Amino acid sequence: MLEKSHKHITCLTCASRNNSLLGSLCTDEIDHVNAHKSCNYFKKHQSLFLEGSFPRGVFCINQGMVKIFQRGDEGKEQIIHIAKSGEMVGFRAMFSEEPYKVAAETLEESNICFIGKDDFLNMMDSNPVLRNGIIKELSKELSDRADFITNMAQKSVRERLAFTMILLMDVYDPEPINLSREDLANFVGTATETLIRLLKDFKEEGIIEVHTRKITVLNKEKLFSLAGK
Amino acid sequence: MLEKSHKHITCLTCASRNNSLLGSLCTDEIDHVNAHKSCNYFKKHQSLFLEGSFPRGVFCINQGMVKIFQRGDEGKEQIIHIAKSGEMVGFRAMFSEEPYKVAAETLEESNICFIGKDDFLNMMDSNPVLRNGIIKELSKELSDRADFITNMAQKSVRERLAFTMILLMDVYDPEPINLSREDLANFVGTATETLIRLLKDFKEEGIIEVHTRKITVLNKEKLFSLAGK
DNA sequence: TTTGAAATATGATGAAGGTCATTTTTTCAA
DNA sequence: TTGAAAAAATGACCTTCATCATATTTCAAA
Repeated sequence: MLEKSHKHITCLTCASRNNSLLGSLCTDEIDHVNAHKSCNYFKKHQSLFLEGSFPRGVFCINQGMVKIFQRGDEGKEQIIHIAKSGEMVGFRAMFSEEPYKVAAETLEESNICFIGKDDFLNMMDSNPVLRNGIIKELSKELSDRADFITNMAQKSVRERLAFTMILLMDVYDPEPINLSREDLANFVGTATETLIRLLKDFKEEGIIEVHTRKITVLNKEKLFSLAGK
Repeated sequence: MLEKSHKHITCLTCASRNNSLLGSLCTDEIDHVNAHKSCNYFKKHQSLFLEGSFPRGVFCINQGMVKIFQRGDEGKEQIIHIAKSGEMVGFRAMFSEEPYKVAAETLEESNICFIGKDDFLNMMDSNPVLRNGIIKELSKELSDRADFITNMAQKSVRERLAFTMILLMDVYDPEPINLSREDLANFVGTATETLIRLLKDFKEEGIIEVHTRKITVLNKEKLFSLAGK
């Protein structure tokens, strides 16, 4: 159980910061962020931002899990990304100066800090390491999304599920994957019923082990060969 | 017919530059680019770079059309983007310092200039307008790709074709769309046969007009309503 | 601990679209 | 201009997966 008060989390000792985009900041800069950011406790299924709203800053996940998704025409969600501790969300649309085309919502209770747009942009102007880190990150994500598109277009649901599970294993490591069947289906891009049937297959084939929601991968090798990578 | 010699194209008078990312450069900077770039004539179906190779700079399309694509497991191409005059290609992987995950190939004969990696990165360091333009561009593309993924996951081939045609109308404007059936299918993410059948339907419904390869949209409204946007 | 609601699971069915085989048309080089 | 190769088109068939209906399990609040 996380601390539910709005206690300030100090960036300087934030365990998630080192492997994050803000890992490059010097002590002065960290102090500045620390003084200007706000910290919030989010319940499970709480929204960080909605499609159509305008970005006012960036969210920095200290502890927790956030899904980034789009709602299609019939309201069905397509999950684009799942962000975990140390990741920053919400800055992409901030740069493009357009309203969000995706929404963000916690998957579990989380501690998430918020850095205002101006503060963040100023930091980027004055800190080339941060700036280049962001550019690199954006580029990497572009290439991940190209893979995502190609998978969607050319692979069967079964193959996509294998691919998605490999991805989720890393996200949840060392814990078992813990997502609702619906979210999982919305990540793979299929109907919930189809996903459930495939999970059953995987279970029967000894690839995974399931305890209610929690999915443990038993045979990573097989998953890789199924995903075709 | 384009000029086939490797004649130097001067950036200063390049008609494609104004609405490109390099539109922000001052005269000095343009002179510098102009002095350090190389210009090349590309035949139809000529490769700019391959999946797996390392980026050595950026390509700037003076005149022509380039497809950006990935090859799936069975060799089937998935087209991710079609770039036209004024666009720059090949810089995404340059920032992420990873090998290309996509390949680029001309769709028609083209004049394309090349700016080396170091020259380009130096310009980015010293020119905030260029830099921000690039960041903005990367962010926009990320959001386009999120749409692309959601479309792939949730829409029928018919709906995706409508969506793709709207996109291609802008790319080819004011000319008719001029892509092989196979490329079109590989953009929509379907089998060539399925695509051909759907084109026939669209033709019969009066949405498009076809002269061999060339497709003219007659009823843009209908396309929009089909695409569900 | 009970109870109702939400999540998960299973079955039956049909449509969308992929694959393979074959024909027709277009393109391009000799 | 013609002939061969590539591209486009059509047909037949069959697999994958979405949808709808319903049953069962899990969870959380009273």
